[in-house]
Amino acid sequence: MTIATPNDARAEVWIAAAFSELARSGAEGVRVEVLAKNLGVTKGGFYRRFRDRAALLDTMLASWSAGRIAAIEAQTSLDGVSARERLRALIKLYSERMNTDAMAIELAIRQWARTDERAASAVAGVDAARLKNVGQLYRATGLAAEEAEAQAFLFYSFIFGQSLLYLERGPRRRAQLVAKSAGKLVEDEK
Amino acid sequence: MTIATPNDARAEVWIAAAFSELARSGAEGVRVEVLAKNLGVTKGGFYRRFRDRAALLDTMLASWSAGRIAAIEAQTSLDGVSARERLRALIKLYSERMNTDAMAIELAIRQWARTDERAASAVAGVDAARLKNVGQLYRATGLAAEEAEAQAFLFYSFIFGQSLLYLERGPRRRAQLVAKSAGKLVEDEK
DNA sequence: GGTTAGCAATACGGCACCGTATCACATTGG
DNA sequence: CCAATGTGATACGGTGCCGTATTGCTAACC
Repeated sequence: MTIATPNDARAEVWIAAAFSELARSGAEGVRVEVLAKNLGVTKGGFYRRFRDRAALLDTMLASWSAGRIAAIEAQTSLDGVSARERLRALIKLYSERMNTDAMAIELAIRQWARTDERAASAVAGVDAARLKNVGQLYRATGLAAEEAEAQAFLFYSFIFGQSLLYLERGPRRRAQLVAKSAGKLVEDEK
Repeated sequence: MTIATPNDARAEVWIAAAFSELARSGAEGVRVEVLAKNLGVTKGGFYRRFRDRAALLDTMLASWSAGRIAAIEAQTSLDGVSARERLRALIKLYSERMNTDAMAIELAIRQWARTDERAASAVAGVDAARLKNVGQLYRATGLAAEEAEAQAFLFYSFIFGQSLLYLERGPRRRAQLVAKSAGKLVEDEK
């Protein structure tokens, strides 16, 4: 078992470096020699753990996909908290930490998916899980199935779209607008 | 005037090729030798019209920015048509032709803007113009200033976010969901 | 303590791309 | 008809990257 065992500890640091680079400069930017330089090593060790660059990218996709699906399941479980609170918390989570690696990775992968079939299907899987779960949250607020699905679609469109807009008046203004939008996306209980 | 006169006819074909490549593979992908190959020429002529690759990218940014601002002004002018109709038409325009070059370019530039200051400020300029204009449309439907701005923000978040979601059940489903969302974003007149 | 296996560094060939310099050809104005 | 000018092709050196092969070190095992 010399190769293709990405779940060993040493491979993890390459993967972590790769995600960091993905966030910074997109899928194109994750180059093995760049990662090596960032890690302060040479690329010698890389080809011991990964067959090639494509194998690293595959691993990243699988890891991201599994992680995001697990996360959304956890974030939408209704243990005591109301569905509306969950929804509001989700918006806050995605929008406030938007300059964080997580959102940058999200956007980079979606851009990548436009030209890469494997990335596209990973994203499709994650999106399906998310739409399903927040759809259920909306159902729990009393919406009919069809209506809930549409709300979930609008919800996620807002989440990602919001992160694409470049506002001139800074993050302050953005926070205001997000808050007001959140109010429209999840109305108060009547 | 040998160089830096991008408004001659021959430079235009390079710019067109560049936008096409931008749509296909992002800003990273617009390489001068690739463009030359696509155009069936060698790169010889390129460096006659553009100082270097960066100059081409600058030109593209300026051209895109000016074009988008002019477009939004035209698309939101109220000559006879109602504001609500205008808004609905805009959603249709952006969402139905989403696989078109225009949206691909839009997304590529926004991704590019995450690491490039010039791109970021071009996008910010375009976004400001768009938010201003559709904000005015919402005001024309009777909303107060603050409310109208928030609606415009939600509107554009939806437009772009929607184009980022990967739905498994194909474009048919997408069209349904977009239509339903459009209904929420611009309510019928009471 | 010497052999062996694992591991990272180094070196290498190859490719795609950038930007420059040079060349060959055509058009055009004298 | 011929020079000057414009234009695309070719050739070149340089760089950053991929993936492989080789080397040298280190630690484990007999």
